[in-house]
Amino acid sequence: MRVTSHDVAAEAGVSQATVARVFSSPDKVALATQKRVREAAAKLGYVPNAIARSLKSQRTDIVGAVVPAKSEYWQDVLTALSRSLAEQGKQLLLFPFADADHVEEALDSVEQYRLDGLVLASSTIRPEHLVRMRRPNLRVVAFNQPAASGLLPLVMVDNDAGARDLAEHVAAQGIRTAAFVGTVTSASTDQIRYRGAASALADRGVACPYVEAGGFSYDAGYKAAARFLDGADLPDAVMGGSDEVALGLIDGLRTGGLDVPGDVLVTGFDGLPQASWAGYDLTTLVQPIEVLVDATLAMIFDDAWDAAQSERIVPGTLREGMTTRRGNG
Amino acid sequence: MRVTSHDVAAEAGVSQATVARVFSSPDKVALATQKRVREAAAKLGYVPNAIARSLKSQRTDIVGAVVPAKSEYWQDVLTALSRSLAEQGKQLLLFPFADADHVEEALDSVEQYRLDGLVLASSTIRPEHLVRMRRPNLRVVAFNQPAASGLLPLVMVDNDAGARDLAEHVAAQGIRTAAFVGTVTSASTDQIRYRGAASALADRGVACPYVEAGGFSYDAGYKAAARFLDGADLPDAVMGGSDEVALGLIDGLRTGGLDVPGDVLVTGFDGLPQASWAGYDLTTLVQPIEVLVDATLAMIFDDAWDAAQSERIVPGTLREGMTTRRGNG
DNA sequence: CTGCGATGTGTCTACGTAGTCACAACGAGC
DNA sequence: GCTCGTTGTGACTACGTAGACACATCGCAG
Repeated sequence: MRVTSHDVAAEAGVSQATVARVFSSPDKVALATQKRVREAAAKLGYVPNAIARSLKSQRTDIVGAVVPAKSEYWQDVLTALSRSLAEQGKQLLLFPFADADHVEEALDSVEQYRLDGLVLASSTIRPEHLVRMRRPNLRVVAFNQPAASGLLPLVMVDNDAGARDLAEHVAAQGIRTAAFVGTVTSASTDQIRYRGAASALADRGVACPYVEAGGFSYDAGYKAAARFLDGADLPDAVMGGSDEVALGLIDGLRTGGLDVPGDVLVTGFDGLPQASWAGYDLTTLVQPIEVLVDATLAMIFDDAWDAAQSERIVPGTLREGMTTRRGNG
Repeated sequence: MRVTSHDVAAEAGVSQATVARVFSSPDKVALATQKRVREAAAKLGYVPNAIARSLKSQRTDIVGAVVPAKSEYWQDVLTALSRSLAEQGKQLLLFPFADADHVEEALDSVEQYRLDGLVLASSTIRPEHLVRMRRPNLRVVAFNQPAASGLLPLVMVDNDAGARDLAEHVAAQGIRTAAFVGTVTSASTDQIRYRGAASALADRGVACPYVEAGGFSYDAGYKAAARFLDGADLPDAVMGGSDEVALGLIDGLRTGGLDVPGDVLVTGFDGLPQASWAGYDLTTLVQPIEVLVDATLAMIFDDAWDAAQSERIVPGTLREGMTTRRGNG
């Protein structure tokens, strides 16, 4: 049998409303009364019921996150999200999805819970679905999802500029040929990153064909490396569409007998912790995840919520690792 | 303005109770009535309010997880947890904590939300705190936390047997000296794993001193490798207390000019995805995370909840990687 | 010494749902 | 043709809280 504010009220000799005030707006209660109520609460082991509070106040203090079930990158984002929310006394409710077709189911769950906000994190949701996700009474923010531009409030790293930075960096190493190994073609981040890189390389006279790894994972990158192992086709640099793919590429190339960076330069994108591991020391574009996350939450909790057009694009940072260092191999 | 079951009732020409029944116990409503109600609900865009349902039914369909904010291993566990819950139409609410001192704050939040259950995932919580976490009306299960044995319901991999398996495997490679690089001494998993490994090695005449890395991370392992780089002290095998530490160890040793496995064998523990990466191919003990997670949830949702003594210990699987393969280097 | 704002507290109600109870309608058994 | 059990539905209420409102008390200015 749960202890309620009524029980505490009886114990402290005040009304239930006063108990509620002590825990939600203490400045409206005299200090002496507060003390009495808190003592009674402690004695009885009273804990306010967030469910009931949410029902009354129409706020849950919970933010949802729709994320792919398996991904290093998103796990990092989630960690940052939940930490930042915890600091504000809010919680994170997870809605993982196996594939893009199940995103809408997740959104239905979201509506049931009347969340304060929702972070939509996936680069593979189709635009027609994005539009349907603008729902009244729900603050949805797209996270690192260029396709959402103009359709939903959006926070993302500057994929285009980042890709150009990486491209210019490898170009400066004096390469003559390159290839871009993307994740999956339908991912909107993939498209922007490729265009940015290809365009910057083209400016310097370097062609950069696109190769699809077919996934966002290490395995996809590892398998994609096979394409470059027949010798003739090997470009001077391979740019991975994500760090996970790039790390797989490196291992795939090395397993195939090639030296990175001796025979071929490799770059990634995201700035995962693993990219900094000494075994890889990958050149990549580091996303300022804390900044992105804070911007996302600020958007959700901003009083002047404008579901229409807010957009925040944050620059990333080039991290120069040894995978693009020529002349050591 | 939200659409409620009352609105749907008016639209369908039935009572609110009937609408509620259609969505929670449809078998009690005539099919014709159901159809009418569902059409009305669809027309108005009605979505049941989980908050109100929770308040009435005293069930939230939400399970909480108290986990360390930063850790590869726990991220894998969370992924499995949330996926398994989603299949049952339940959700996962995250309570990350930066350090062990903040666990109790998380638990206070938990109580506010009246969760159906709580997964307590951290090997660094002190026993005296564990006891305090047995609260009425809350189903707490400790996950991979040997120290909770006898204090809380517990699900974990067989750390002792796993450590012995690993130790016997490296011993079979004909080593003469070994060292165990644990995470932090206070972690209960660390203690069991070390004792298991040391005891199995001792049976074969191999001494195995304990070294503390001082953390659960790659970085901790990387730094710990320095201890073995002055040459004289190098054992034939180094056993990491976790995969993260082991991967750091490998890179630290290699950066120091040593060959793994040529100069020194390395083992891990956990079976992280990264351990299988070709750049490492680490010998480790793979935890059957799906099995552990399913056992945990089964415990939480078991009708016959016995807060006292349920305990489930699941065997892990030895994965033989190249980091313990002698004679290739 | 009176009136008025500020402060603190109590009463009452609504948030949206689901369970209890009552009851109407209906078919089956004697 | 009456009773009885079954099925389907409606009325009512409680879950635990917080906000609206009313009102009592107090200090202070006129």
